[in-house]
Amino acid sequence: MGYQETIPGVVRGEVTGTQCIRRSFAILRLLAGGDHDGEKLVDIAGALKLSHPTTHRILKALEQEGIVERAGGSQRYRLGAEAAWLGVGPFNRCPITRLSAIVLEDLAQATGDSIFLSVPSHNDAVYADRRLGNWPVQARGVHVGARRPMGVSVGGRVMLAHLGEARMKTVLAENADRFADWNCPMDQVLRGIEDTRAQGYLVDDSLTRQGRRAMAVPVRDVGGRAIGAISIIAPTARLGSDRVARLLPLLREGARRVGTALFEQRMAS
Amino acid sequence: MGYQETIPGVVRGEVTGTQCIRRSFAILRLLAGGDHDGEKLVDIAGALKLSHPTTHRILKALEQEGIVERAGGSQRYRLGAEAAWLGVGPFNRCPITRLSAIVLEDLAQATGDSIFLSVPSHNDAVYADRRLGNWPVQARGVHVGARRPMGVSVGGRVMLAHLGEARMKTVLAENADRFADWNCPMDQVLRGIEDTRAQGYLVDDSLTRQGRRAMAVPVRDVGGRAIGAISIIAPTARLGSDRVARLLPLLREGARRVGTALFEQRMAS
DNA sequence: GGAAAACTTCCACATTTCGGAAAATCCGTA
DNA sequence: TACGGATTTTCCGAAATGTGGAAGTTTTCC
Repeated sequence: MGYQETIPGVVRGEVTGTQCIRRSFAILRLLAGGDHDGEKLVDIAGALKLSHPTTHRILKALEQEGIVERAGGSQRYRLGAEAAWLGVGPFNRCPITRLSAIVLEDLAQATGDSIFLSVPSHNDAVYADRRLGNWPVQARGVHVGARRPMGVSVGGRVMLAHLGEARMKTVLAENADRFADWNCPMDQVLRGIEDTRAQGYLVDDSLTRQGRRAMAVPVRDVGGRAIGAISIIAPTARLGSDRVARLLPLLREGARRVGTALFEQRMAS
Repeated sequence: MGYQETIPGVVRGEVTGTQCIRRSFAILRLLAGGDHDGEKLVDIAGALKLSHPTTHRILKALEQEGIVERAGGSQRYRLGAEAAWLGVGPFNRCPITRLSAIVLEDLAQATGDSIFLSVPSHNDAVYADRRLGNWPVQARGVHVGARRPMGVSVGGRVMLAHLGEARMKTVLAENADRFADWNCPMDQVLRGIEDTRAQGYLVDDSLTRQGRRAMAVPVRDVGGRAIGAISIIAPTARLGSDRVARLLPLLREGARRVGTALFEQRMAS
């Protein structure tokens, strides 16, 4: 017996005696990544390699805490209102979203397309904020709080490229299996990372949405490490190489503003 | 050995095999209630009647998950960025805050004072949203995401009054000890609940802030049960009985709008 | 600079959690 | 509406995970 978390080549945190806390939050991150309809118990258990009774017991406890709720009548689990109330404090305190709000707004205004801020969370890229442009085709389907395995979205690849070699390798190793679910070939991810390192930004067709193309630049802290990414999503035709060239300075300036503001904020507190 | 959660007269949830999940979230709620400087380990352990090593182990695990972080350099724990990323999805989906945003804005404009939306979370009242009025004295100290044991704030008392007899008793029993920390006498709470039931609203001096008075009305769902409260906080002089009478219809109308909108939203989905 | 308070590690122990198997329930399909 | 496979839930024996006393280490506050 005894489920042992064994990730090849990865030394997981050294804390022991907290198996079920790790499992609980793995479940919560999984649910955060799913859509609003929720996830079935078998799928959760399958994805995390947990037994059904264990998954069930944890979900029931989380439901009792209000952190997890059942979509509609029953049977499908998703994050609940308590998650919102626990998170709203940190969210409002969190510098990056507060500082990026204006920048995203400006970019959405200037470009007319949808602008996203992604941040890394464990092995995922989370969409931390979003501004829809006024161009008729909008990215309404991608909600704030949604997640992708880091590397699937252009924002994720850009962050991977600036995360440090060791961390990048770890994340890629741990995400390798998950990429398949997003029909995202590993070599496309690797190519994206290399491109980003070469040019400082990345443009690629969307994997999740046919006919869309996305472009991302890193938001970097003082040490040059990525703490996020700003991306723009638009119909493929609207992201030809000419427009990309025109957008690049805009996005870069935005990312720089966020990074600098963050630094100044840090200094102040 | 073996810590047993024993609350007199209260049958806690029947889920077993999840002790440390309950403990984890008890800690998280405690941290959510604290201020931005964070809480010391001993205080957390003391408040929740946990041993130091256990508290330490759980906090370390939560820190590794990024749900908890250390304020400044070290030693004081508070909620971390991951809590924000897990919560931002549910928050944006959550109907009540979306629907109340406009209402709070209107009320803040109309009154010039600070308007709060509280919602119940376990035994706490959480400030789910806030609008500062343009009157020079503002309630900047009370942040969104902050918590009070339900009954301490006027919003909490108003919610208690409309929570159903059984639930109210439970919450009062479980909060009895905590009231002392807010120098909030139990009979003042009880009186507040009775007043609310008699008049449908509550006015009382602030317990947390000298020279402030607050007024609250319940936000009720179709069945009449409280799902939140809208409250206004102002210098005592600005909440005399004449102005209270003038404000009452405004607040009630606001609460009604939120309640109705919520109902319609439920119907639609 | 010293003492008290707080944090962290260690370890033997048993409570809490685990998961296989089976029963109950749900849901898609006809 | 009734059937059958899929999914959820309960049960329970087993042991791994998590527990807390005691002791060592670091931090904080005089």
